Amino acid sequence: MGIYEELQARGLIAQVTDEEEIRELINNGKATFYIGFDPTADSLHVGHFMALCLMKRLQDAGNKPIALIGGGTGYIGDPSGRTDMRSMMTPEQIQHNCDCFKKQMSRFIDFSEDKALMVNNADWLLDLNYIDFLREVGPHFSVNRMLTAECYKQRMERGLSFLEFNYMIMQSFDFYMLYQKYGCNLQFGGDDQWSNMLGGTELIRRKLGKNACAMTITLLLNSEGKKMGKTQSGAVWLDPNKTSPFEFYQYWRNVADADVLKCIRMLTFLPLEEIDKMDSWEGAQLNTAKEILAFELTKLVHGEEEAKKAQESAKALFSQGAAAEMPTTELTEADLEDGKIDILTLLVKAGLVPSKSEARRAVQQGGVTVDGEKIEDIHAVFAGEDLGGEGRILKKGKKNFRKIVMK
RNA sequence: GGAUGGAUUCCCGAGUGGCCAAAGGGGGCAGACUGUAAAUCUGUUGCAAAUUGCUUCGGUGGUUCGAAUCCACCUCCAUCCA
Repeated sequence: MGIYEELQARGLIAQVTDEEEIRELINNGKATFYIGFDPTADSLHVGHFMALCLMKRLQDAGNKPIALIGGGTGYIGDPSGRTDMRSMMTPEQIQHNCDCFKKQMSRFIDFSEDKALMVNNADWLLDLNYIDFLREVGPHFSVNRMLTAECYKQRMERGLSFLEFNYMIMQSFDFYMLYQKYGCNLQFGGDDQWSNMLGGTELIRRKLGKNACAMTITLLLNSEGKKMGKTQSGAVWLDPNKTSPFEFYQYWRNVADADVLKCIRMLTFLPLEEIDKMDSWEGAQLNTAKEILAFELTKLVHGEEEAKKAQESAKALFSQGAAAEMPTTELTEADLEDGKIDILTLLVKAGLVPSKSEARRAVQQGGVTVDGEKIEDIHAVFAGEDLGGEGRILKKGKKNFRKIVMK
């Protein structure tokens, strides 16, 4: 089975320009492909993770990846799949984000000995001369065609600025440049990138008379059709300082039944035969599948040791209500008043609730326990010395734990 | 540049002088049920020193005993016309 067939079996392939040609390229390690990453935040998230996995899979199959960081396109902002305009980022922000991306990517992709490249499109986009550029690529884009592109449809109703309208042209130009500079003959991207990517293959064909291919990766949607990797408080990040390994593990541990197998197939590196066996699992057995999913992904992103810690903590926490490794809040004398602290303040300090009002509600509704004992009085007070030693387990709801210790 | 319609709490969306911390829905949180799932039911959802006080309806001023609501100016958005 070639890599193309494997990707297909994992459900990763959404759309391709030319199936035969792409199969031929990547199965034989003849592809030099690129995936673009826009530096919209200071950490990669789960969506990027899929792309990184794909790069790794293809690299293992002998193909050469180019990670393109959108230091230049970041100045414009991709309108695809957005209903509103992105806020403009300052050059400093963009640079900072690019640096963070670089660091994280090196963990997944082997950049040694020229096995992979990392380039920044700021290198060629920022110095473009408007008139020259227009004359060079402008004639090859039909506004009529662009307007019918799926990625602009939504925005046609809400309003689309000229700035964002140009994003597609910039991305097409990237592909064109990479083709010339590095012989890049294949572009990958999320399925929402399809029209932008076609712009690139088209430009290469028109300018150079050469054939380049494009392929999109299925977007990871949950059974409700929403993008996965998002929580109410934002994205699930790969940076352990933004999303701790434990939280990361828990995110996957908690996916819906309907989504487990899809996630395992698309995101993990487990052999397909093994995954096929899980296909017949149902009911409570799926819980095991969720554990596997959570463990495998945490291992990929944070390493085996962190994954084990997260798994053990989770198990201990949910069966016994305590664990060695768990999110901990350290209190100092300064957090106490007269050597004591009340339950509402404690909940806020532990970061389990954003305000005292919410802490009050949680207690009144019977959602707060300390060492397994339900707290019913909103005026409950704890003395500093009681919090010493092993610390105490503060719990809000079923899944929010925090260990409280005195420094 | 002109005409018209808009901007309300996390989101959608009611409210057109006091009874408004603001209907309803979505989402979130908590409880029950469960498998750390889904579905369902219940409660809750601005902040705090909490039968009270404070801050909020795009911004700034004004009218009024009292303004999300009326007036003026400004900002932004949409649609049509140039």
